[in-house]
Amino acid sequence: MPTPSAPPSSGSPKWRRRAEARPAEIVRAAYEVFSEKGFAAARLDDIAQRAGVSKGALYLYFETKQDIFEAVVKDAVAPNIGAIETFVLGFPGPFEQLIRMMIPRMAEIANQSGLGKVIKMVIGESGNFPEIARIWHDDVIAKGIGILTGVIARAQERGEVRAGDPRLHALSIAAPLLAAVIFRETFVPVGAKPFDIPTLMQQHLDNVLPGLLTS
Amino acid sequence: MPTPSAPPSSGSPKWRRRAEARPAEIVRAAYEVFSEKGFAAARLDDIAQRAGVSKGALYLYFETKQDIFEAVVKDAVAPNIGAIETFVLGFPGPFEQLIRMMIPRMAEIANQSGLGKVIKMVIGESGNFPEIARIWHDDVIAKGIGILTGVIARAQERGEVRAGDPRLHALSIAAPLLAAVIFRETFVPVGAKPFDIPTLMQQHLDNVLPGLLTS
Amino acid sequence: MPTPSAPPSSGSPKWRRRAEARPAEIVRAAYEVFSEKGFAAARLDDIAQRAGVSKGALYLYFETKQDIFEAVVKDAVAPNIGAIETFVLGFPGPFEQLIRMMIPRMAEIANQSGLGKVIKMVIGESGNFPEIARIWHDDVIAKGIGILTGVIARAQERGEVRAGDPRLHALSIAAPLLAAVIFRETFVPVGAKPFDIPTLMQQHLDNVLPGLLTS
Amino acid sequence: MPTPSAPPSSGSPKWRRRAEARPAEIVRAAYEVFSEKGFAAARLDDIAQRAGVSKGALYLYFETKQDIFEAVVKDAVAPNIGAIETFVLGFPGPFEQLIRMMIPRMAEIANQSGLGKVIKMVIGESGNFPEIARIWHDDVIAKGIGILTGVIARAQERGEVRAGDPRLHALSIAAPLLAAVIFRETFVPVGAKPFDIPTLMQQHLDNVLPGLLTS
DNA sequence: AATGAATGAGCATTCATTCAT
DNA sequence: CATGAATGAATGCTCATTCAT
Repeated sequence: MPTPSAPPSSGSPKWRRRAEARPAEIVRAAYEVFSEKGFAAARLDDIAQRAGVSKGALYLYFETKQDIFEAVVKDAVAPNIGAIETFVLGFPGPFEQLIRMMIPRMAEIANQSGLGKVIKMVIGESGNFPEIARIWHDDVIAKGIGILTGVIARAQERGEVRAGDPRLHALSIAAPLLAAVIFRETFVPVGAKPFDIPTLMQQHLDNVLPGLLTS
Repeated sequence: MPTPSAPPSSGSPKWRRRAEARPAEIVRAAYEVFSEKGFAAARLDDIAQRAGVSKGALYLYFETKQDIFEAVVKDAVAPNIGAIETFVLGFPGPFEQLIRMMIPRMAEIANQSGLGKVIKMVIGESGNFPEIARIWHDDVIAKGIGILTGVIARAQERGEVRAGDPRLHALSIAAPLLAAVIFRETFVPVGAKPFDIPTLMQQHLDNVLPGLLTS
Repeated sequence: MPTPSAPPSSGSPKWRRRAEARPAEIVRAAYEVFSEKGFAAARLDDIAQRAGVSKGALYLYFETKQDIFEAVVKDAVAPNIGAIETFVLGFPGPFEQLIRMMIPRMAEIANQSGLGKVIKMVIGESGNFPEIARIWHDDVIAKGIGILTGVIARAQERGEVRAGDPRLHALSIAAPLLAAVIFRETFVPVGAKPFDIPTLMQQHLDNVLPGLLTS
Repeated sequence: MPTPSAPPSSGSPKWRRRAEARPAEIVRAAYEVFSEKGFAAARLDDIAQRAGVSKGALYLYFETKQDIFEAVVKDAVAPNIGAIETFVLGFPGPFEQLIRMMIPRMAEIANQSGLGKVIKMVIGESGNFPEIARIWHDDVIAKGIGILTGVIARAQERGEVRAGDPRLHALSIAAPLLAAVIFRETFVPVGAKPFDIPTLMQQHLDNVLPGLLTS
């Protein structure tokens, strides 16, 4: 689901062939191929063909195969983490209410099939592209866990949540979501029975919250 | 931590140098290289060198690169799932006691760094090797979840655990373990703060059991 | 130093911007790039950029890369050989006087840095472009040697120069000039101490003429 | 005429296929192709084919195309410069006698067709491979000129040779040899009438020595 | 006339696989 | 069994040339 950063977009919208659409199409095609094959096994020929351009055209917009890969992975970073953060920070109600609104929202985001495939790529290629793993960690994973951790820590201060490392609490709450997404990308395509993510998270919250809340 | 399947073990046990150790060494070396680079980016040269044999020697024991990869991944399958199963089936006590003994045991297994790296490989290469993903699902993931699900279902029948899809309950319990392992393999090497898995699971069980248990 | 052959000069001399200057600029730019990189390693992109035109514009004036190369090399052919020839033919004085005026003139021409670079190109690409080597031989090298040879032969007839193959005598006289030019283009840029060509030729004439002249 | 430096030559001379002959064959084939086409236009396919090996085999002995090129050019450096130097240093007789023995020897070396072709390559590629030009300058050109310059300077000290920059005198003596070699490699293949180098140098010495010698 | 996006053939380089020794 | 030299198909990348605008 990567939305490519803007190309060197010029002004006149009918004169140049379609230059400013190309990078987006390439990144989309590359996203498909990379998420199917991984970085090394992906062939530039395939990406070009799927993007409907020649192999040489790729090099009008990207310097190397790795650049294309990075564009794919980075374009999937941004999307809605910021939205969640502002939502959380402005939320006035009690912890339970916040969590019960926040988790479905995160589930929704994770459900956009794009993110799951990109995460799979990041995991699989983290050995070869540590820089990408770092970016994903810093901008997505750590940030997401951090938001949740902050929410929990503040709730603990207010006495709403029991003691315990808030970062571990955060994973305790969110892990089924991550696990289900990876499961969907990895094993469902080979016949595994999928998890219904909203139901899963609903039931999970009903499990954890009694233990977490002080009441 | 793959333990290689038996070599073409011949009869006379003192005649050839140490032939029946070779496949094990190769698989171990291959495990290291594959888990660092992934399948496509791994070079047979590296595997041979790390195994201390010539490149040609690999073909005395395996037909193709893919065969080596499959040996690595399959050898990591077997280890202790069976042990857990028999342990679980013979366990006489109540659900909470079983879970509090079982989860640390699973955590231990997962902690053997081998499994985590293999899971990472399975995830990353699932697109290129669906058969491997299927094997891992059937023999490890589904089996593990299945054991847990069975335990939960039986506890529900005995009235020890509240209603709800037992498979979802299973993931609710086990997911932090999976998430932490993947996190360790993917993000800790690029600087992320690791999760202490035993503590994590301890705290998680304290969170989740109050909601799950009926009493 | 190439002066481009006439462009497709149209009639109306104020209507198009400056079209008839373009080929000259292109050839000049191409001359620079070719003499730095050689034919194969020269990139049309570079030539276009240095000429201040688009890559496509090159094809308005030349059919192929090879055409541009040939234009560069041929444009450097013409320059002053003819002038020398007429000067020589009309010269009334004795051989020594003629040579002592003629050699500095040739040195001057050779000193125009252009010729040296082109000769280097001709030498380097003679295997790939025999036609160009032939043209340069016929129009420059052989002609130059031929003029000198004629001068010597006539001087021999008049008894001013000792016996011996006049063509070998010609090379005996002129070779240091050629060697110094090639040396300058090839080795001076990598740190070699240059030869001062006028001094060299002065000293060289003082060496050879005593042996050549009869008196 | 490049003689490749010794390969990683092992001891047992019948066991390994023919490993220690290969680099020499490759360098010889590469020498032919490079001297015909220049560096950029030479195709590794051609070199491999002419060497009777596969393209991949080239990379068993050389890292890159450039490495092969450098091997070709460097292998042609060594040959007999050293021999001349020791000959010169130990020569007891007068300058004229030394020169009349030394020049034919240099002509002979230059006549080994190898050197001429390599010089052509060095000239043509000096822009792209300054390092190679530098090596050739330092190890061949400058050394050769240097030996001659030394000889002349010493003769001047002994009063055998007239005043004048000995380095210019050196070029005055040797240039026709260089010019003739380049001429042979560049223009003779396209139909130019060759110079007979021994005769040329004989006649040239007869021209130049009267002016150089004092008596 | 002029542009520059697009093409596609061409080439250096890599690497799984084979096989003579 | 074991080696490692040799192969050749595969692929990333380049660049002369074309052509819609």
